[in-house]
Amino acid sequence: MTIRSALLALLEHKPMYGYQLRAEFERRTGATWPLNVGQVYTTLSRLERDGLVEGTGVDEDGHGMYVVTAAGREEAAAWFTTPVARSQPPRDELAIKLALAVTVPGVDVGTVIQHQRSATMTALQDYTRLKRQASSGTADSDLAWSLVLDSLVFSAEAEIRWLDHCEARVRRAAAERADDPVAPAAGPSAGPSAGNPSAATVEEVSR
Amino acid sequence: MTIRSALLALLEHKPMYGYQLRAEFERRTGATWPLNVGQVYTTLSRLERDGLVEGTGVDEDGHGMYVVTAAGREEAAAWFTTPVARSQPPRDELAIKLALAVTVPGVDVGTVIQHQRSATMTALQDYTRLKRQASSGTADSDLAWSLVLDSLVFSAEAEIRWLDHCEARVRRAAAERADDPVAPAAGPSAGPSAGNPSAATVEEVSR
DNA sequence: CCGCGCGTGTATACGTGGTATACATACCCG
DNA sequence: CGGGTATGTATACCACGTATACACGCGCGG
Repeated sequence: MTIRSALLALLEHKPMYGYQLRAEFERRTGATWPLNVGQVYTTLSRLERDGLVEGTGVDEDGHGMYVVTAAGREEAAAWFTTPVARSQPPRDELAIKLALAVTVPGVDVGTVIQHQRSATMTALQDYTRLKRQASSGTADSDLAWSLVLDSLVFSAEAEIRWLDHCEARVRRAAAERADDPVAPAAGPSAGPSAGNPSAATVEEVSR
Repeated sequence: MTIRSALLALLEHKPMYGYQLRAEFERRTGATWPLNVGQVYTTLSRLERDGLVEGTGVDEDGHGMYVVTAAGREEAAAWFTTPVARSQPPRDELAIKLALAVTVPGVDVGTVIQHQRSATMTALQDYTRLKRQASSGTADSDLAWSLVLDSLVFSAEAEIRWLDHCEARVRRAAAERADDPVAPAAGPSAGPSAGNPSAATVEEVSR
């Protein structure tokens, strides 16, 4: 319920109308997670249904304004103090992909890792490029957007470290299997510790 | 479309029925992202609708079996080779929360950070505890599940580093504002790296 | 023996997230 | 004056996630 809570928090600051909420959200987070306008309106009506905000007619310009209720203020405060649950983390597509890549035969894990690695590297470069032009002002929103950017950088770096780690472990697992006494050694398999460092295919890893 | 692709990849391995798919998915990823059974069936029908899998009646035990089609095999291969798009990363609830915390008045950012930090630390301890009992066998699925676990560890560590980084930057920003009549006074006074034991390698990250 | 819990297995409903799009107004500019 | 663009509201539609209904088989104790 990320969007829901975020809109609630923004409304706690001051009453707003739909379009304005979207603008404020994006101003604080950069264009990192573009928020679709439609979602704002549907979420607002759900918030009103649940008694967390209240639509107070239209203002002088004809905008449908919303104010947060007491219950809403309470829930917003709870959102800020309650840490996000790491016990059930959001699905990580990359982790799932690699987990399947090492278990499903016929997939070249090394290639998957390298493709992802270079993609993440370019993203990282984009972030650092953005950072130069983002750290100009001293406004709150600049600080927030800069922190969000840092978050992206940190997680991208972690992802690269993890990919390297995976490559090493996959290679090691392949090696263990190769000189496993009972291993059928289907073909010389070009020696996992041979020239190409990224040549660990599933044929070597699994089965 | 994570689930969709994952199921497709599993079916590429061998034909299966719904419940079995869920079991295979969880065996490879541990219980990290428990996959709801219902989702399997709805996803399977969507896959069939799109011509990527084909339901081949029931087997001798009455299970509704599914096989992947040529188009499905193609899409699965594409999924493995195409890196996950970092250009539009999934919404990060924590990053959003902090970005709003520093921009909405009346929120104690320090408290938010500390709560999250301790929550992430406990999660990290849980992971390392799990790791000991997970690295026993040598089967494919053990390697996969172990890699997934490593992914969680890496990202939790990154999160903690980021939180420390945020704390330092927020403190610095507050200090600048405090002794900032007009000109940026020289001394950062309190010193951002006061007593923090986990002093993140903030590198040349920002400012 | 029979009911009961439990694991296995399939299917559907419902709320939310996310995206596209329809629709309306205002304002600038050629 | 007519069209493009920015602002603003609203709705439709699909995908995801969870809960739940429903059915079957099997072991176990009263």
